[in-house]
Amino acid sequence: MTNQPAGQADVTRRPTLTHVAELAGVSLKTASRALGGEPYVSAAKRERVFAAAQQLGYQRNAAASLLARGQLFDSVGLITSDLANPFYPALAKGLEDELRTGDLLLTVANSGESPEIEWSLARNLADRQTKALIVASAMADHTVYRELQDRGMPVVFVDRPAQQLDADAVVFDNIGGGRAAALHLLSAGHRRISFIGDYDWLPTHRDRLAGMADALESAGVTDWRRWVRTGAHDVAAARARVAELLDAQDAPTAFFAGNNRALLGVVEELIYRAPDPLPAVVGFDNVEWARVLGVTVVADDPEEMGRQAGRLALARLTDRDRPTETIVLPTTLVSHGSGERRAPAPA
Amino acid sequence: MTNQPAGQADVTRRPTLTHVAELAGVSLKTASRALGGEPYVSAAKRERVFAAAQQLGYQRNAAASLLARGQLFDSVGLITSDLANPFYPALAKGLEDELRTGDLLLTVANSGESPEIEWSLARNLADRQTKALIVASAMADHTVYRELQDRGMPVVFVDRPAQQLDADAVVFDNIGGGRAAALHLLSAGHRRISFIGDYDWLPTHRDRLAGMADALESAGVTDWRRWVRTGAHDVAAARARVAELLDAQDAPTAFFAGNNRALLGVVEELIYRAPDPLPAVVGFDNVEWARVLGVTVVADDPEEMGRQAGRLALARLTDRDRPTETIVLPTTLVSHGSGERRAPAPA
DNA sequence: TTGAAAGCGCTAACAT
DNA sequence: ATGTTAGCGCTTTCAA
Repeated sequence: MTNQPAGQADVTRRPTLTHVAELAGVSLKTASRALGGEPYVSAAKRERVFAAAQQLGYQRNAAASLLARGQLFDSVGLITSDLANPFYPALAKGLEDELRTGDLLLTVANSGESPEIEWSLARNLADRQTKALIVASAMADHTVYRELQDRGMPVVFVDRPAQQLDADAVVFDNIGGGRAAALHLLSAGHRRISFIGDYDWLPTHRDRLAGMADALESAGVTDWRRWVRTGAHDVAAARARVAELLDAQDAPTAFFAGNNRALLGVVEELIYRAPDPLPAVVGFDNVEWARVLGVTVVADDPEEMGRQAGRLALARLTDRDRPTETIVLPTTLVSHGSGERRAPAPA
Repeated sequence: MTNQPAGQADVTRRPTLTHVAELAGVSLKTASRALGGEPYVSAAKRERVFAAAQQLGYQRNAAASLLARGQLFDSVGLITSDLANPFYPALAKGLEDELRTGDLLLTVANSGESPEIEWSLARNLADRQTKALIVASAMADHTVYRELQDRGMPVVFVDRPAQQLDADAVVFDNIGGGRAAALHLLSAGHRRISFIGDYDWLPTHRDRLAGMADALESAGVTDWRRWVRTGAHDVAAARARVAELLDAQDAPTAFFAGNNRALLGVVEELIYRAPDPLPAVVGFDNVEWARVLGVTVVADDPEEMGRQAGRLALARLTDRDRPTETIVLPTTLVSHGSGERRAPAPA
């Protein structure tokens, strides 16, 4: 037949509604009515139209349909740093559940924590007329998103709130979570408590650390900075930091891991080196293996975060002028053993 | 301003290219060229166009653009049973990586293991002219998918091959994996080996069981059926089955968990009941906590599965008539301790 | 119940 | 370098 350029679907030669109508011996509009499930088509003609469509392998051109109706695409975009981190699929699931009620689909994309990739994905999604954007952003300044908002695109920030921009957001009570973790460890007698945290610039990281610092200072522990380590965004980085701390003279007696990757790293290194006595451990994020491993965590609920984000996006789709809203979800300390290990008696 | 029906974006009143062109004092086509990044536009006019677009908050109508160019949407659909199962995000990530090379986005949807939901999602995605479909199917008969193939939609089945349909697929060597697990346990002296498997109708389940059965029979173990339990699609179901087996007279000395949920259930129940001696455990799927928990697994590579699926989809997009291809990915047994526990000496 | 005609907003082809 | 014209395939008037 015709020679198409490689990589391009043979779009132009697809059967159109006109072909279907011709084959069925009806007018264009009648075919449209039948296929669109509209009333006022005689049963006989409807059947002929369906048969013709079937025979031709007809598929409605969605672009033409949307254009004619003046509608946008029924899909919402989600940009995360890494879909392989179990936190995000849980969020995506909650979001998808919520979107289903509005008959919307979810398009996902990974930024790999790169602000440039994130922004190019955001523009890309906006250009396709995605109905709304949900972003777990890797950017430190979100003023650029203003452009998308101005074009009528609802943007909801999840996990990490927008900086220098007025926007909807859903976040966890990170300060409260950090404080709860520290109080828990303090009550088990610990004073040398290490924080193995994520990238410095992450607001989640900062808040968790701030919450912990506040609790420690209030308890009279003022030298906590000595055991703070950051940049533990993956398991290997976390392990390295734990190893370094354990090798030091005044090794911490307890670890607070600031995210699920850091927690895995802390636990792996502790199991690998098996120091005696074993330091206490509290993690952030509700990992599925917390119970089997007996790891105490400050549990959050990413699925709920996804649902709330979906709710906010849908709400703004209905009413563009509503005031922006920031939802703060609570965290809960769940004891599984590792966080209750007592500090060794002072020498 | 105008009253729009609730829930509908104000699409009709959005500025169009015509408005931008008018404001910039250029022709429609020049505005189109400038915004489309085409050459042959003077710097001065280009600037005026951009300024006008900015001022109006103009956003190109993707539907109109696609229609005019005779193109389809640049996105691929992925249907899985449950995005919260860590297996699927890993697959989605590999797939997204591969699609990025073709500048395609990924739209995800969950079927919740329901054939009806799966099919309605498949149709929905097809109606939107998604470029291709990747499906981890919950259906037992895939002849309906023929309809989508006939309409030129590439469909790639992942993890679970198509039944009664000729289609591209990427699967694991489940038989080999099942055999490897059984051989490993046999070599540690076990004869009473339990299989905690997924739903009966799942081809993955069947193959893993078949591989195990083959190895056991070859080793002269013929009563393996007594310890086979199925339906362990979630953690709770797996735990219940393990509990029942442990309570019986001739409790198994080893467990082979047929999927990552079953594995978590087996491990949770064993830790909870702490039988002595502790049965050996081998799991299927490469869970992130295998190493810390010391759990021996038959590791698969869902990311690679995603990449290969993307490759197949892109290949069929380029050449609709290529013969269908089924890629079988290998599995590897990775020892972490739990699978090497010896069977107790016979009484 | 059916159909003809007019456009949705954009881009491609062809001028100029 | 710029503009004019004619559609893309569908849905929406409106008339029959």
